[in-house]
Amino acid sequence: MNGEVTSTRQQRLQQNSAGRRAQQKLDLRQTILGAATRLFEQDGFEAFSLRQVAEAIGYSPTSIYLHFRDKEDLLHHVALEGFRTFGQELQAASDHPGSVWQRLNRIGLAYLRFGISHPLHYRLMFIVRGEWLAQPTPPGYDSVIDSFGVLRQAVQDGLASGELRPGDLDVYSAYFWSQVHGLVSLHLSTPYFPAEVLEALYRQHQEITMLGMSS
Amino acid sequence: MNGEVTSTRQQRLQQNSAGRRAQQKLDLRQTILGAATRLFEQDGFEAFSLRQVAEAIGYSPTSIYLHFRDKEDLLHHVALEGFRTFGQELQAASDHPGSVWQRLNRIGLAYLRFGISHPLHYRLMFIVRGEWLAQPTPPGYDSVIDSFGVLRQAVQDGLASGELRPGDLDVYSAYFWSQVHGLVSLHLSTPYFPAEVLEALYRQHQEITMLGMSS
DNA sequence: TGATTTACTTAACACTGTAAAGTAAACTGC
DNA sequence: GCAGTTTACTTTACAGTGTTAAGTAAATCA
Repeated sequence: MNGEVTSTRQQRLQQNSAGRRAQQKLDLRQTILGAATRLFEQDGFEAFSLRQVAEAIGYSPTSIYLHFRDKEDLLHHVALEGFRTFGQELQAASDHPGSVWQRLNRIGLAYLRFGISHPLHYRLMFIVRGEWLAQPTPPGYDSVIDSFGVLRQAVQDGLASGELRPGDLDVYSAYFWSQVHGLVSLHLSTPYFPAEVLEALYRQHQEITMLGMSS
Repeated sequence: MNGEVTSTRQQRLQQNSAGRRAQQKLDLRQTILGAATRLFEQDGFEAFSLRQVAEAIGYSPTSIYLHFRDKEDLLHHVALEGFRTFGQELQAASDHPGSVWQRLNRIGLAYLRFGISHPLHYRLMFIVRGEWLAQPTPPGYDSVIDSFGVLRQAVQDGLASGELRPGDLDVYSAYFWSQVHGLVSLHLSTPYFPAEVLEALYRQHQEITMLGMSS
């Protein structure tokens, strides 16, 4: 065998080996992220600890730092997984056919239900670390749907079709967001908005909104 | 001097002494609460530490436990001071003469401004420890105004006078609360609702509400 | 086969809340 | 005025926490 072929073989081996190692590294990263998500959803933000994550996967605490910058970075990625499903659910709600008001109601309802069924994620994403909303998307999460964009688009369509009284696009969008966020966060933070009444409350709010915002 | 008088004197001395000591104990309690409030307003919830409070007043960390059950209890009392001024400001806003809509707008504006000017207190009171809202009032804080009652009363007046379209008192009250809370908490938690635009946003929301809720 | 890189662990530091034990002064009854 | 008790505090200690620096053993490379 000549040098050329041998070199190619070696290079292939090297590449395979390097690829395998890179894959293993990604695997561990995913293992950490999975365990972190599980523990976070189980114990919540305040009880979340790196040492417990390490314990759960059988690695030393410091090995997490080889895959995530720090605790904050790891939690950020836990939140990003939440944003992915959140964006998908909002998009799905918006994709149904129907009038703009039907779309807006469905989007709001999907928002509400996400908050109710993922309370700890919702708190992390929108309350305790809401500043992440404005942070640039980290690599690997480019596919995450711009949730606010989904709402904004529905509002824009409503303004264009005349179903919504003429007004500022962003003010209207902010209105819808703060309306559902108000309900969800009072539900999550206080004992006065239990899940059972939240959807009924939301429908009443939407009724008032339709009366006040329709043209 | 007979036994009677002597005994009375001793009793007086004892009482004075006991009173002085009780006063000193109260003084230290107030000193702790003051330092805790200062540090909390300076560093926020997550950075708040008992040891720093103790350091600030020149006592050992464990001496705080002679006056408060634990860190949580101390923070609860920090929050209660917030509820006191919050209730007063809401009551003052409600006490102005004018139509029910004027009252409601003023109450909402007072709520908004409290959130903007006391961000850390607001977070503690309504977000990170919203469950305290439903807890029985601790001794010494009976005078704290029932803030939700102020709003509820205004709504009730509006229903009675016919200025508000007939509807459920508690649903309407929840509507107003969640509306302002939505704005304040998105302001406090995300970068998308800066203080400069919050009041303008609030006025737009109130306009829509008036259109949808007036009879 | 020897040198180097990689993926981890161990040890250590500076914090945290809190329980238990110790201490010195103030107060009490004789 | 003096012993005994209570009060108000401190010291010590424990079990956690996030994070940095140094050490190690295996895999890779020339």
